[in-house]
Amino acid sequence: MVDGSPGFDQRVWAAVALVPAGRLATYGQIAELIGAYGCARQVGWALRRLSLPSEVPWHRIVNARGCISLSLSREGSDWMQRELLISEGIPVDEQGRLPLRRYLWRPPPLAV
DNA sequence: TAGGTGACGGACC
DNA sequence: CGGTCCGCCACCT
Repeated sequence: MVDGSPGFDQRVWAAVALVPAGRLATYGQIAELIGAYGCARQVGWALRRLSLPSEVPWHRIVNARGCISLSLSREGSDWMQRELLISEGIPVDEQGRLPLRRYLWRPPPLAV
């Protein structure tokens, strides 16, 4: 269903684009926002498929644990994400952890 | 075709 | 706090 629906990636990117600067959203939030509750991993892949640089504010998406997902497979995009968030005023420590609850974005009740 | 992997999440310890 | 386990589902050997 997820993969079969036309432009799943496009929906993810559209939802991510709703997140204002200086705010954070989780993969799960984005998934739920596009009607794909429980498919947080697919959201991750959608962002991974994203070619950088991108107009999509992908860096504002973190996991529910409140930290940047550090992975070697990201080829440094994780550290890039850290820099981008700091530049938007969100403090991120060496372990990629950040005050999620403080900057968490409240998604609109009605969306897509 | 089968099995391992992962930019996740939640329950547990 | 942190670490582990399990469910999840598309992707890649």
